[in-house]
Parts: sequence; C-alpha cells; structure tokens
Amino acid sequence: MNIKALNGFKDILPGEVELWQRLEGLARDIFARFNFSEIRLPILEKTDLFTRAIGEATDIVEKEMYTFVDKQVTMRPEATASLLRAYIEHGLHVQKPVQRLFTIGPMFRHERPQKGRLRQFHQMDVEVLGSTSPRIDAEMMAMGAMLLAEMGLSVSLEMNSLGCPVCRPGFRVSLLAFLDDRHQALCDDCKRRSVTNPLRVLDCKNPRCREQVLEAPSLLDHLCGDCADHFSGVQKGLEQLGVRYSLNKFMVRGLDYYTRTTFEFITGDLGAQAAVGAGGRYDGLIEQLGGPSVPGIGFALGMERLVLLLQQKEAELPVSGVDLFVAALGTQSTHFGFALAHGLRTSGMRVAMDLEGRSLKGQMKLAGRLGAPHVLILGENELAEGKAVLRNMATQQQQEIVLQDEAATVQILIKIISL
RNA sequence: GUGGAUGUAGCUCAGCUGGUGGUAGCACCUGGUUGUGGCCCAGGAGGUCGUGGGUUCGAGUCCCAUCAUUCACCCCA
Repeated sequence: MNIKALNGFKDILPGEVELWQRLEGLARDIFARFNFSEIRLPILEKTDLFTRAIGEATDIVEKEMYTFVDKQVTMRPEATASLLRAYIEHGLHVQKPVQRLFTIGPMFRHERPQKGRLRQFHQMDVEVLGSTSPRIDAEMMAMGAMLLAEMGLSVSLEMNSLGCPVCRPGFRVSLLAFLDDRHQALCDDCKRRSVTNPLRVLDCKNPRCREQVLEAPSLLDHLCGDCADHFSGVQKGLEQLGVRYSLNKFMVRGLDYYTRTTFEFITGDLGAQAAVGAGGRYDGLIEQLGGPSVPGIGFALGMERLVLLLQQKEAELPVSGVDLFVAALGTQSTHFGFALAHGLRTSGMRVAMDLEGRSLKGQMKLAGRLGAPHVLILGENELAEGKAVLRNMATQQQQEIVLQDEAATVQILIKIISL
C-alpha cells in the first residue's frame, strides 16, 4: 500500500472522532446561547479575496496558500475573509444591523507540519459584524472562555489593543526609532522584521530580543482617545462578566486587518503552539473589501489543538454505540434475526449483528467489545419453540422472550431494553 | 523555506562491535466450553526491516541518496 495521506493531512478515525463531535456539539450549544447563527461557506475563493483581506505582505499570502494559479482561486487559509465576502455579497448588513455568525470547517495552509499544526486544519470561527460596542469585545472573549471552561480545559486569556489608523502610525514612528537604536542587539529575524513588520519584533521569542524590547514604547500608551475609551470599556466588560484575563502589551497578531482589541487563548501544554484560539477587531476591513462601512470582530478556535488538549486530559471516551446485539445460531435463526434487527432499527434502536457465521462465543465476544448492554440470543432450539433468550451483559441475567410476530417482538424488546 | 530526531507486524517497541527477523507487549483469529462476552491457558495468522544504490563472503545493523514521519525555527488556530 503506497498511497498515503498527504503530508500535513490527517484522517480522523473512530475513537478520536467522538471527541470532535463533542467539541463541536458543545460549541454549537454555546454559540446558540449567545444568539449566533451558523453560516456555511465554500472552501475555494478567488485568490484576490485573501490577498486583499489578509494582506499581501503576510506569510500566509506570500508562501502558504494553496492556489490554483491557472484558475486564480485559492483554498481558504482562514475563514474571516470568506465570511465577510458572503456578508457583503448577500447584503446581510441590511437584514440585521448586527450580525452574529459562526462557521466550522477546514482551512488550508502550506506550512511545515508540527505538533498542533497541519496543512488541513479545522477552525470554529465566530464573527460579530456591525457593532463597535466594547461590550461585544468582552462578550466574545467571555464566550470563548465559557466554551473552553465547559470543555474542562484551563486556558488563559491575553489581551491587547493595536489601536487604529489614527493612533498606530504615531506609535509606529516611536517604535521604529526605538528599534533603530538597538538594531545591533536584535536577532537576525528581528533585524528583518524591524523593516517588514516592526510590531512583530515585540513578540519575538528570542530571549535577547525580549530583553531589548522590555523598555519599548507600548501600544497601550499611544492609543488615541477613542481607542483608549474603547479599551477601558472592554476591560470593564470583562470584569463585569467575571472573565479572567491579562494584558499583554507585546501581543501582535499576524494578520494585517486587526484594529483595537486583539486577544489569544493560551495554553502551555501544546509545545510551540501556545494559542488555541485568537482573534480581534477589524473595523476597517469590510469597507476595504468593498462592503459597507461596518465594524467587525471575530476569533477562531483551532480544533486540532483543542482535541489534543482533550486527549491529554482524558485517556478515552466511553463509546456506547449499540443498544442490542443480535446473536444468531444457524441458518433459520440468522434468517429471522436479520429481519428482526431491521425492524428494531426501524423503530429507532441501535442494533449490531454478526453475519459472518461465527460461533456463539465469537458473537458474545463481539457484543462485549461493542459494549452492547443486551444480547438477544436466537438459538435453533428456542426458535423452534417460538422463544429466544435475552441476556443482560452487565448482570449476566437471562430471560426468555416469547417470539410473536415481528412487530410485537420489536415492541417487547424495546420495552425491556429501555427499562 | 531552515535545523535536529526517527523509520523493524495493525499499534508500541527489542534486535549488542555486521553472522538465520523477536516465545516481546497490545490488538486480531481459532480452540479449551457439542450454544454464552470480559479473566486465564493453548495454538494461529500477520514482515518488500520506508525506498534505491554502495561497502562486504554476508547488511535490520555501516555509508550515500531519496521518501516519509516527527519536533523545533519562520509563521500561525
């Protein structure tokens, strides 16, 4: 067998997929509590959409996109751009002044895979469009925190403000001046960064750079009046909702479109991939994409990373996929059991049956492995007398069942088993 | 794109300075119980030792290349 999944692409097998379902189920429940609606989006978009939304100069656009060059289309590397495209295309701002939307699905980035990072990965993406209220920012973070808490994960929240087009240029100037003075002390990456994206120097992991940057001018000290007001409003909101967070004035987001509030949910349990979720406000982006002048904020949760955390936390999920196992011995019994199983399934029961002609012992073993709470044993002798045996696997008690016509037998079994 | 580590059964792994691939564990199949699961016992099946070259009388073992996996950097969820 030489055909294998592509590097960075992964199958999610039974046993793990249950965790995904639980994660997604809980997320949907919580998104509903906060009055979010689902939107399903295509995976392919015009390449232009991403270069405009994410930024020409970002790593994602420069070297990580799966693009069909001849067709000018790209497999989405993130969800926000697609979601905003749909929002603009369908005039959703007219239908509701404030839209709360979420979407769940795969994203694609051509990066070198490592722990918690794949080339096809999955995100749960949440966006609120049409509100500048700092309470929305607080609510978003509170919702993320609630989801993580209800998953039983302990994750910390860090927040920062990146200001806006009014205040960021001023900050940039003083940061550049500061970096110029220490250019020689910075690592090679940061020397490059101080030209291409000076803000990034602030969150370099190199200890020497960190030290240099400690005294750097802070974004938070350069906020304009509106941004400062907004920022303190967000903090008040978080306090009111009892969300624990810390300020990280060095936190910078990788995408160009962020303004004001940015935040990350951080864990120490995933190696180099600290962020399980991240997002922020992007007040100018919709307009920039040709839409109405509407503010927005959103964040994405990395599902692979959450599942890894869940796997570390609990070894195994109990899988109970079956209500009844039908064990048949002989042709007559198998013939009868085959139809009976179908009748039970039609009535909503989860039924497993072995059709390989195994010994009763083999069938019992299968039933045990499947975790079937009951086994209906159809033996030739009993069948001849119109009877069968129902075994409770936990108590090992068995009772005789009188087989009437199929419909009646189904009813009897459902009644006994649902007790 | 850069650096390190690792490729032996479905999975986890032994395999010494080169000398016939492991009674290894888990899982699987059969039997011990003419028709009763988990535990136990016995047996069985399962391999191009990632791939291709090279060195050698002889390579799982040494060398080169290549592919894959993985961790980290860059970057990011």
